Amino acid sequence: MEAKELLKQHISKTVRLTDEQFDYVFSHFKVQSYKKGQVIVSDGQKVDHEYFVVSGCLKAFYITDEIKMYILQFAMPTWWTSDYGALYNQTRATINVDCIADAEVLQLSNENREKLCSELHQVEHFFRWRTNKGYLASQKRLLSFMNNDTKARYEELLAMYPQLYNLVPKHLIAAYLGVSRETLSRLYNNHK
Amino acid sequence: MEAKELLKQHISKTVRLTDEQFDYVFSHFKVQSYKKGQVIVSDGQKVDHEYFVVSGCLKAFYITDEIKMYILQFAMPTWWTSDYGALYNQTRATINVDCIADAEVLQLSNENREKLCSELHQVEHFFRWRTNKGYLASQKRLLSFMNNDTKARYEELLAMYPQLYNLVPKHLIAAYLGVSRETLSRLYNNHK
DNA sequence: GAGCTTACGTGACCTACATCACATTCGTAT
DNA sequence: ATACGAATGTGATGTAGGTCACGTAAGCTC
Repeated sequence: MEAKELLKQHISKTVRLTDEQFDYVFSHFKVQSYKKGQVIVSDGQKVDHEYFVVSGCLKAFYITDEIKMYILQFAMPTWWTSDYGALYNQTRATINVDCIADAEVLQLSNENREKLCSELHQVEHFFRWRTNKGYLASQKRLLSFMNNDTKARYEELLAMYPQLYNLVPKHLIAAYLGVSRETLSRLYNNHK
Repeated sequence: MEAKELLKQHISKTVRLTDEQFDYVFSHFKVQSYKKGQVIVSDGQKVDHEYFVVSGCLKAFYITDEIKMYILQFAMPTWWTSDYGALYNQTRATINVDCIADAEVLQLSNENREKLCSELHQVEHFFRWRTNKGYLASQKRLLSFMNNDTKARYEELLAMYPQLYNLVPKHLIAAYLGVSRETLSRLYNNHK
């Protein structure tokens, strides 16, 4: 599906916009393509945009001590991603975003989002709901973290995104689950 | 400080409202008092309100298998709490909220929030930002969970809310950190 | 004040997972 | 096809934290 149409359908699930309104909104986005491995948001840099994924897959992740990586989010089509802390507070990025599989995205600048939100009440409403869904997803993941063991979380993840199994290297799945790649490997090769 | 004044200051940090507008907004809230131990949102019940804490302390928590409890949030003054999943999606509660220390709260119904949001653009803006802050806090906690050991998370929590140390029984702190009360006990009694 | 419940401390033991080390397989560029 | 780096499998070993068990102290309730 075309980028514009995908965004239109996505937004229309939350708010009603006329075609003219949507065209106006869409004019504030910019289509962008990334190759596998390309860096989109980089630790320590300024962050000016958020990204709506049209195709492919991105990851948002945090690096500790230059050594360990924790994945906050695999961004699949119709998901939004960025370093929202840096974006909203106009600080330097602490989160990285890069491209796992060749991707097409729609980028929206912080400035344009706030402009659209103030010009169109429905757009503000849309972003409130989108953020709310993100909040709920994050809360759910936190609970799953406290409550379930690694195996259960692994199965939960694959049940939710079966595509990940083939799309994403296993060590990245481990980094999402918050365990070492060795543990994950033993887990599904079932060495009891 | 009086409830009304506290809410006014809280909102004014994000958006400007005239006195008339604020009075109108405030007229949709209801002052409510709870005693220590009182249940506010209960697993399996309908959820119609969210709560702005004026004084005291609430906790939002999840129960597994009727046995284990995980605390999602200690709600201190100027914090909002509820089962937002159930509230926004109009489903039954899966989260509980109760009162840790005698509390005064302002309750706002889901209906009134949506009404205010659609009537006053600034109110919608306020709630978008509030939710965004919650999202960022949740993401930060998730990272801390993956990254830090129990001791570091314990110290992080107390650094952020020193009041908790005296206000809240230790086993609830443990339930927030996601460890057993025994582990927490050994931790700060420093049995190496 | 007696009795009960809730909070907390601490020892013994067990388990899930981390870490390190090394082998093997896969993917991509030449 | 060859070659090299990245991804993955797997063994050995260490450790944080869970679970169970029991004991003490501190609040409530009658």
